[in-house]
Amino acid sequence: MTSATPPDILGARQAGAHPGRPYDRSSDPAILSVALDLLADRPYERVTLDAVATLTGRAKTTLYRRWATKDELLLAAIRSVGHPPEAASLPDSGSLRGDLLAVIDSPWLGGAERRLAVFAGLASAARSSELLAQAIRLEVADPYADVYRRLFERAIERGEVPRDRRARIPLLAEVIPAMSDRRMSSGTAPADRDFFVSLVDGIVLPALLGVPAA
Amino acid sequence: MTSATPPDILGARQAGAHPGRPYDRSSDPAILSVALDLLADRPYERVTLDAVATLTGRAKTTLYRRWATKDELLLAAIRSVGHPPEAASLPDSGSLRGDLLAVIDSPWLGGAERRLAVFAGLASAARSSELLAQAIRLEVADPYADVYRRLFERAIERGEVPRDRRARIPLLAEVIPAMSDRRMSSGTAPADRDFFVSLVDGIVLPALLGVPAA
DNA sequence: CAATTACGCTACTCCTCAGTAGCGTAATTG
DNA sequence: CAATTACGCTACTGAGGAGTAGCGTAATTG
Repeated sequence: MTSATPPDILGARQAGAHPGRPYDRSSDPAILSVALDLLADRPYERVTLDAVATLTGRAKTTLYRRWATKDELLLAAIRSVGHPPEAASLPDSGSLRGDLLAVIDSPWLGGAERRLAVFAGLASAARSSELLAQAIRLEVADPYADVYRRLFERAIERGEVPRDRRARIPLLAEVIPAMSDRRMSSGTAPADRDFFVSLVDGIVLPALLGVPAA
Repeated sequence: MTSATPPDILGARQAGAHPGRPYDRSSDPAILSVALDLLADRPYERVTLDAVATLTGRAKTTLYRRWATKDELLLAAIRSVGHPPEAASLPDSGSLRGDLLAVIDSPWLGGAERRLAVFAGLASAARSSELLAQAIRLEVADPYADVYRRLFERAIERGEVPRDRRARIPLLAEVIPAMSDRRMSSGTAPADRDFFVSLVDGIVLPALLGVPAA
């Protein structure tokens, strides 16, 4: 072992009661945030630790003292995303539409613009590494879609949506993320608020309230 | 100029009336097809011309005699996809549902499985090269979504769908491709026929026939 | 204070991959 | 036949990027 501090559960190193200069953990969040920004901006293969080092003002060797490989650092960045605050307490505006827009307008991860870019980048990065793909799915994509799923379920419980639409929910919970990622990646039109409003009013809500399943 | 044969409009070299051994064009389609398979299988950065050469039984130098750069070969591969046969003559099964499923079940590009993999790979590759992104959008993604769009338009013309749903069509035409790409990339569940049937019956048709826009 | 360990820095190794050079051979034209 | 040009092959150059070594310095503990 080169380092005296053992690896951490969270992917970084554990602080211990050692003599000697301690790890400067204060910059870890900034490092992981920059890693996310890079994943949002360019494909996995062109995210370099040199770039992370430069943008954070740390030395590349310092990054490698904290994370053993590029994948471990990116994995930690993915885990740092965490769950959306809406998962802890579902928005409750009084209508399903208002709730959906509350999730869309959430300030989480720096606001809609950055969040959408990060999500699209992660979806693309999932094709480059099976390891990262699992983490992205289990720790980011699935929990996020789950918020939409729970909003739909609750709308049924409240009688806002007929019960026989329940079978549509699993697929419907993916529609907003799927359309958002496509918009972000195709570079044709911006994924702005109007886009999401049209999506909610023109697709999601009609699909829930539309004719019963065949 | 190293080669005596000038570049082609289609991205390869023009056959001319030269003395000497002529280009063997018979393997061009196989080369572009393998390039597409590789783009379907791995990210752009890990598609190597060495792999194309090995898998096609050609020498890498031969590939470079035909296409000047990796991007030109991939561009030619993208252009070789062409338009879906359904764009030339829309399926007409008698119902919108049957028409949508006809597009989904199309044998185009080797059948649904390969076609979906290729589309998902191209969508991801679009993030790696702005040049390729334009070609993918203009020559593959947009024409494909246009088939769905025209089916929806025709269903309105025929009275199968109320006229006031027309505004939903542009977004709705992206739903099937978007959901398909997400399924293929997330690696969670297969994008099999059941998936598309659920998508059509549970999302697309209800979204078209659902309550009028707010 | 001494010992210890992290930091930034420079420089390095190793590997992959785009693209090229040169050669001997195969397939054409005239 | 000679001339020409594509082919496969091997070998190479050059760039980029993961990961490491070693040094001088900074920040801790005791």
